[in-house]
Amino acid sequence: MTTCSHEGAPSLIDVARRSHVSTATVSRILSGKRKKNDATQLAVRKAAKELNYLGNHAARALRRDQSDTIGLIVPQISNPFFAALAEELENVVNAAGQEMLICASHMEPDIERERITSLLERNVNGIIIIPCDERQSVEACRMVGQVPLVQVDQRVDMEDCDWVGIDDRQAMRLIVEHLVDRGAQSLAFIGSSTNNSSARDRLEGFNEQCARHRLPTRSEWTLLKDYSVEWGREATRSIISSSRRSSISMPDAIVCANDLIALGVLDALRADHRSVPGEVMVTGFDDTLFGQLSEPALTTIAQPVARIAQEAVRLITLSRNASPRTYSQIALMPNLVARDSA
Amino acid sequence: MTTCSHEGAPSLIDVARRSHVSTATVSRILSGKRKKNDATQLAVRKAAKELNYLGNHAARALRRDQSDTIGLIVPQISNPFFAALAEELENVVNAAGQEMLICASHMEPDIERERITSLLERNVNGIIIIPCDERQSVEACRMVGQVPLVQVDQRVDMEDCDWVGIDDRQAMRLIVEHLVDRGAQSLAFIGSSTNNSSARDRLEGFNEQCARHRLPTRSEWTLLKDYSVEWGREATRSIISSSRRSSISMPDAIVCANDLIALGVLDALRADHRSVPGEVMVTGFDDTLFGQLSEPALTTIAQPVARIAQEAVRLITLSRNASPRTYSQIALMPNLVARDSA
DNA sequence: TTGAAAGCGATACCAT
DNA sequence: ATGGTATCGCTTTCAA
Repeated sequence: MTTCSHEGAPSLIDVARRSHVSTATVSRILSGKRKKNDATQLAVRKAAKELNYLGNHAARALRRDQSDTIGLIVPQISNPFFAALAEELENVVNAAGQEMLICASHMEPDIERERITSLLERNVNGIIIIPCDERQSVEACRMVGQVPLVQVDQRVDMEDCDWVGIDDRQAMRLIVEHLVDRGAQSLAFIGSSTNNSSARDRLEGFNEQCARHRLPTRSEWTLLKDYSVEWGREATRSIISSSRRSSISMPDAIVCANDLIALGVLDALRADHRSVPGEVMVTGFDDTLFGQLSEPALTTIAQPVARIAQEAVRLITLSRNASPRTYSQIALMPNLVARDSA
Repeated sequence: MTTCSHEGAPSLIDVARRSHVSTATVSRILSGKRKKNDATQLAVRKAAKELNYLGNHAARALRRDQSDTIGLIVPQISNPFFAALAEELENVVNAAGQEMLICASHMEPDIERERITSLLERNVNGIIIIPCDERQSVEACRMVGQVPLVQVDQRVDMEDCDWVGIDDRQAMRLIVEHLVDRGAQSLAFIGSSTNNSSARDRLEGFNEQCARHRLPTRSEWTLLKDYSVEWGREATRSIISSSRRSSISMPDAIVCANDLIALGVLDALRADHRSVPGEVMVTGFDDTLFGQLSEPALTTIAQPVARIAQEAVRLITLSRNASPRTYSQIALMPNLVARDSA
């Protein structure tokens, strides 16, 4: 079907030859920079279709110094919250006529740096990143130079950088108030070590709220490691055994820094035959699908994922066009989703 | 710090000037096609580093007609099984010195086609696809022409196409035999409508095994729609109500075509106060993280995700070098993971 | 090993 | 609106 004298995919030249116009005209028509809708227009489109012309992204990108691509770097794809965010971002990015190149940093600042380099070589229009380490990711973020960078969810401490996420302290206020309303007098906190902003903000928010409500805190009840199910289990076992040893009672509630941790907590509590929320209340964070399915279903914080994605892409676009650059830190309001676990 | 007379990112020419050699030499050194490790070598590398030279992927891709990129198309990123697979694939692809461009087809053949076009324009070295529709994805898969394409997990009916996945019928044999061993006499099946190969193979495998063990089947007990939690709930409610209406008892076990469905089944059964596995056994498929956390934990089929990813990338590489092309259909053996739900 | 120079395919400038 | 053409940055052939 394709009538193309030489090897390989058809190029603009082939389309031009076939429709008896210049490559310039073909280029203008095919990229839509042209008003009139005449016979030439149709002839060119027809020829392109007949040849099965696709276009060569590399050539286009080289000439225009622009790639129609936005890079996304997440700590891991398999974390359900990151996956949900990635999916939303992909929607928004595609809707904006761009492609999304996705990379996982595997929580390693070194890999994160490599990925950023690779994205820069690919001339991406912007990079959306969930930085993996509050301190070590700074260097990586600085590398981008003029390329728009927006941090999402977590952030490193840089004033000259866009960020969009939620107000983690506010989220903690919602959670603690909910627990206090339901009669909790003593709260434990299981989170991630504070090498990223959300881990730190959630912990600090928690502590602020405990102070505000004059709730006793206990060092055995603040446990920090990572955002995993296994850590939730392990930390819970430690709370249980410390309550056994020291004959202090269990906390009324365990506040978790994300749903995965909370799922682990639920699992460990069940293994120890503790009823939730009867004996201990448990809260999660992120409102992932699986928090809805646990037994009992998790009371948690819903992040406005779609909004976050929109804002992130908007900021990228904005800083591509605006100069001098200004930076935004957008904190969206989270929502409490009250279910059965607290 | 960078000493570069003109605007924009430093190019090979800048590095060449600074190290007093030709661009050819710089190119050869920086891309490692050179044996000797002399002074020139070092000077060039030094200059590149000083200029913060990154390289221009578009130019490289244009010249070499090759992009060091592999495209991945999944139905949705947020499905935990696809996310796990994508993560493994990303590892393997990166280890092979390539980048992965990921797209979601959102289960829409139209979007799937668009994404393939876009990947082809980007000159990807290969496309790994989980086709979204057994029939409608064929056209999309045909579009790729000379570009290596490998189907993963699900497949469309094409003889001239690579595929790697698991033996779904074998998996069903493992499940049904396990259930029969545990005393099940009547089995229900909740799956996806058979517009994709795994849906069909799992259903057919199930039916074969029922026949082999002379288990009675019932049309009310074969329910097909999609791979979602909600469908699992809905189908279970339907099984329950049909058992009420017709005074036939419940099935001894409900076999689900994936973990999400099984999670929904568990939820609906719990809402109806049916004990699992006491009254009804339930099995999943895929061995996702969340099947391990349900109450009771899911008995399910584990797919060798890492192996699948390796094979997929191997096939891409293979068909890039081999000509004439030959095609492989690689069915790996699944494993049964027995937990508490059956 | 090295350098000069010819492209890869599309775009945009500059005439017409 | 159209066509001729220089150009983007890099790789690779060809001579030296």
